[in-house]
Amino acid sequence: MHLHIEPNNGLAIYDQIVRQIKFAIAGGSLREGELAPGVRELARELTINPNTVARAYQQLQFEEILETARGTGMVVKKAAAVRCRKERGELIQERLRSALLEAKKGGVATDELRTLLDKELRRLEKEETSK
Amino acid sequence: MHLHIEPNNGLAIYDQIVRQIKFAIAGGSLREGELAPGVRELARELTINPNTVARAYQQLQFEEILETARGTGMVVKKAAAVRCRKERGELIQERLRSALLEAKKGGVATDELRTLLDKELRRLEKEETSK
Amino acid sequence: MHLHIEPNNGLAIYDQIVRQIKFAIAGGSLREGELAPGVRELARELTINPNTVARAYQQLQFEEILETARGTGMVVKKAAAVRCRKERGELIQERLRSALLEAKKGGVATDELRTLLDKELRRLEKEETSK
Amino acid sequence: MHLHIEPNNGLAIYDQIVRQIKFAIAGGSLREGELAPGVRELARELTINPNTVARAYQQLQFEEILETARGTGMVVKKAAAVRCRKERGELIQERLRSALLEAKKGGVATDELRTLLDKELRRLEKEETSK
DNA sequence: GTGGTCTAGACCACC
DNA sequence: GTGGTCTAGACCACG
Repeated sequence: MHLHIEPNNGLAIYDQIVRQIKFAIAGGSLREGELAPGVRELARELTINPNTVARAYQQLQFEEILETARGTGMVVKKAAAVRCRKERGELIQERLRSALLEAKKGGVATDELRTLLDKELRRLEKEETSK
Repeated sequence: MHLHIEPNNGLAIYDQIVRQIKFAIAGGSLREGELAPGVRELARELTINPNTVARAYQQLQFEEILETARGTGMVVKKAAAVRCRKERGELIQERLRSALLEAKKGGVATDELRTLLDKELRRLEKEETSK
Repeated sequence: MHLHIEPNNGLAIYDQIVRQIKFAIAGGSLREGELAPGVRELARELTINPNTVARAYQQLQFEEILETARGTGMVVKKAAAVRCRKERGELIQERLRSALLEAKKGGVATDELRTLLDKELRRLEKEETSK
Repeated sequence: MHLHIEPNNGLAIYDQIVRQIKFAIAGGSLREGELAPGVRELARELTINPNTVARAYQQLQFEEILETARGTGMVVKKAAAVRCRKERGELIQERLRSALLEAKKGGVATDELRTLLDKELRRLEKEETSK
């Protein structure tokens, strides 16, 4: 499991964590019953404040994705994977849709957008294979 | 010229205005030398506070896109269109890139993404033609 | 670091803050990497509204003099001191020049002006030493 | 009589007019009993709005420097010259003093200030003789 | 009518 | 605690 925070990408830091934890569960790199990364550990890794991580976990707990295991940390709840997989599609689609809508309203033609997207996708693919 | 604000899309309201004014200038629906919509008028139209619009205009003034004409309103500066066209590409690309990156890191395969994007683009096209 | 606001000296309050923060950085009483006075703290000290201070800081951020440190405050950016020293000269000169020009056009002879200025400078010196 | 407006020198336009009319009366280029320049005429000359000139004249009327002469315009009142001469010194001194104070508080040494002022005064003298 | 400035007070994200 | 954003409502200079 590897999280990556981008400051100023529009999403609040705690929200980026929430989303990425969900994605990790959806993708199977974090399984039901497993321990989520410790608050302090994750905070150090991402060089952010532990309170921010705690706030993200609190949100995940509220959404019944994680639950506290006394003295151990936060554990992925049963049936979380199904919900996360469903949500993943929605969250990603929603964000892409919002960006595309702005571009469209901003006067970029659909064909231009297609070209632009293709370029970005290729770049992402390259970065991936080169790693 | 028609602006549209989405609360909670991650961007601050004043920033959405800044971007959309730039897009309008880039797209030619707001031309150099023309008056931008009045502060109060735009605030009424978007049902937001005039101060929020004023803040957006203030930033556009600082970026030398608009200039104040005492007692008249905000006028689009000379040479603003060129800069806005350049910026439009950057702003849109940046946002799409960030969304695509998250999707990719979230475990969506490139092919899946392509399909998803295609669906969205088609939907946008339809909405456009149906209007 | 001690700021002093004069209402009705022609300059907007937020502008007086902007200038004086620049002067403080230029003069070394506020150093690169240090925290600027907090928004609420400064507002209380000057008995003005926090929003007015925030506006000044926002402009200083735009001019790359300060940068926000999340949850910490506003930090003086690297290389700010050099720029502030340069600007200090310009800002002060500009204002003096404008005042002198008016005096001259208003019919005060250069010699009279010289005497008047000398008197003022002496008075300023005295006030300083008496403190 | 020749007025000169500088936008953004800190003083409001109408205030610049008020001051310069007073200076003109103090200096004798506008005498008691004479007609002040017409509102429309002065507005055209300075390329500003007649309302702004009117506001300045209204202020001068309030201060009993000018009085309306039905159907003719605004006339310099009796005894205005004495008061204007007195005020001229105060107005100019006040403005210089404020600028010097800011410079001093901004950390400019008195000697530096002296040098700077001397340079400006010489420049003003030159401009005058070269005209 | 226009924008510019200021006040007052609120909620949010982050440390 | 910090700054960032938004609302509400006021007064001013200018056209």
